[in-house]
Amino acid sequence: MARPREFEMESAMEGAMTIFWRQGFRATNLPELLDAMGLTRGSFYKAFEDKESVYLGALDRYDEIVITQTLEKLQGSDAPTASACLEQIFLPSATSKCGCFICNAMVELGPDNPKVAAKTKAMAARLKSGIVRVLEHHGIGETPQRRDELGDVVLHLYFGHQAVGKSGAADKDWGATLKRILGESD
Amino acid sequence: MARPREFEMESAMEGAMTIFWRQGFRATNLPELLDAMGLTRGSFYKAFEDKESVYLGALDRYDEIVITQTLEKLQGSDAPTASACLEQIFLPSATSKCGCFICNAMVELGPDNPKVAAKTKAMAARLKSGIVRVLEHHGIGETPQRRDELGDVVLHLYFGHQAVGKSGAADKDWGATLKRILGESD
DNA sequence: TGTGTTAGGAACTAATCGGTTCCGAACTAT
DNA sequence: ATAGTTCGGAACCGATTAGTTCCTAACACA
Repeated sequence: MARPREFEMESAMEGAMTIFWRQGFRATNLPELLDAMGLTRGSFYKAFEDKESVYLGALDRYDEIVITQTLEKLQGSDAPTASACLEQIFLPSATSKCGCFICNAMVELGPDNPKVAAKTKAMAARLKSGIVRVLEHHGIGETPQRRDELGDVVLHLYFGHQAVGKSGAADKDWGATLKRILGESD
Repeated sequence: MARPREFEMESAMEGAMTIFWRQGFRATNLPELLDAMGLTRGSFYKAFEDKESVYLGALDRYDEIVITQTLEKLQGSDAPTASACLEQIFLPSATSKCGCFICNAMVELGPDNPKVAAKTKAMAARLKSGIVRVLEHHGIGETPQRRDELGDVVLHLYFGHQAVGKSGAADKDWGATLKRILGESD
């Protein structure tokens, strides 16, 4: 029964996600964050607690949007092999200079912020389970333990790839490598 | 022909390396940096240009000290297999909460600071060549291309492992996994 | 021993940080 | 229409940021 807010909560959170993803927490100051979210200080502190809580919310949005899309892409893929399917998440087009928000958050705030540490661990686990599901679907790995192990390998390879990509490393072709690691050839 | 400096340049740079390694560039403010280096503002700005140049110097020290030690450990190891040798750099004792300074720097400053990007890429290349040498020594990989590829796998696995470790992930045993990836069994 | 140079440290500076306060305008509900 | 509520925005706040200035004391060299 009062004046309704003028900004869209969802698009504001997506703006926050984008800027925190690209720049990190500390490197993003309030004016930049406000600009990315499309609102002013007043509206910001009316609607949110502080910068950190928005960062945590941005991680949630990343989980809901980017990770979910990634899982759907993996699950819905009609690639003939597991490596061809998983290769998608290693493609330069899917990588950019922003890296992976999960990995970025782990590195920047993991040791100091328990909430970030817990959230990123959960998100990584979700991503891993999606990878393992791909392996199952293509009949890779004899046992659940083996599939879990290969899932860890692909996940950690992915994080390493994203981290290195932030320094603009060469676009390595991971397709053939994944193929060998998963034992699809050779 | 004047008063000599009282502090040890080497120990000061090691202090800088330690704090930047643990906390990153932005999260380390000047008082903390000065404390870690054991000197005051006056001495600091007499001897160094600014915070960034000390950070770059800290990366160099990391290359000279930590990476060199790592390469020596890998080269001087009498482990019976390549996986047993390489497993050393994945051990929890070698991991800590600081992660890998190379990986941390890539993630925090890689996209924004060309000097950091170039330095970290060179350091990563040095580390990778050490890994490849281990593979050669143990006769892993049929061709140089194949060894190079496996070196990339181990390197990226290492970075991913270090990144995840900063959020306090479980201490996965990489020994058995490395063994399988390198084709030493199964 | 005297002179020139520089290290070390305290005090200072301008800019920026995240966060708060306050007020007018806009909207809902009656 | 009007009363009540809350949004959006400008101005403001103390704390903290990296970096500078200046003075004193310590040292090397002649």
